[in-house]
Amino acid sequence: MKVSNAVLKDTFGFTDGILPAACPSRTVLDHVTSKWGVLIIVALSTSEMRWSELREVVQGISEKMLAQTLRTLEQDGFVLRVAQGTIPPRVDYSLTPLGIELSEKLLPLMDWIAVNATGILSRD
Amino acid sequence: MKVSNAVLKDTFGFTDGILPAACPSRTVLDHVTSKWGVLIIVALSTSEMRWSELREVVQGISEKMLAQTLRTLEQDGFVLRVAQGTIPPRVDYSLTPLGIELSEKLLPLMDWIAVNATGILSRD
DNA sequence: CGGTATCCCCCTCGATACTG
DNA sequence: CAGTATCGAGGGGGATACCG
Repeated sequence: MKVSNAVLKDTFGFTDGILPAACPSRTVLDHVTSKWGVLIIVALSTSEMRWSELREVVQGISEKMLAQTLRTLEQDGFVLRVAQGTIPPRVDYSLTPLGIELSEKLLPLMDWIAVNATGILSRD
Repeated sequence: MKVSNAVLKDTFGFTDGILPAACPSRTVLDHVTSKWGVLIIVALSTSEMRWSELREVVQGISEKMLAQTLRTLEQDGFVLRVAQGTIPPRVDYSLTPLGIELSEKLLPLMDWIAVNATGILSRD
């Protein structure tokens, strides 16, 4: 974990606090760790998906939040939206190369949580 | 990324949706990706810290949220709180072994965000 | 099918004041 | 120093209705 700490200290400027209060990293972190951001990225990491598929796979998400989160992830360059000009409409969402990079950081975390979650919450 | 996907599908039951709506993983994910959770974990990953140090290092956090987030992380078993019985009071916070495991999943993500954040937000 | 638009509740979060 | 208590604003986010 040498590189990690090096980058952490150098880039975050740890002596000035972990992530200066108003810095781009905080904003990106907020986007990624928004209520639905991680789940959508992970969902798309398995395969490209249509709007209706995302709604099913990301259980519990409302149409509003699906749209809102997808827009943010799209603007950040993590997600690619491709509307086929067909009728009825069909729109495919997929991860960009940047999104794939991000998902590679997220998947180990999700794995670990999935494995440990029950044990974690079963304490008092 | 074989293991990752395997565990992802097996544990998350991807065919039933990514993380069933009401499952322990969702709760842990919410705790970890709460507004301040990641920042506190990362801060403590460098060294044990006192309350006042955390307030300085995690810039912008209020006392209320610091207390609240620390309690949650403590209950989840990520953070250890040790109150020295001294006067004036002194309380040390550190990561538990479980918290260290978690931080090892979080640090690569933070690194990546720190490196890429500016580029990400600089697009339209 | 793949979204917007609107309403509005609730819950997070910050600010302030107080305490052992 | 290390918190707790309380209040109140804001916006995240759900429900519903509507649209191309």
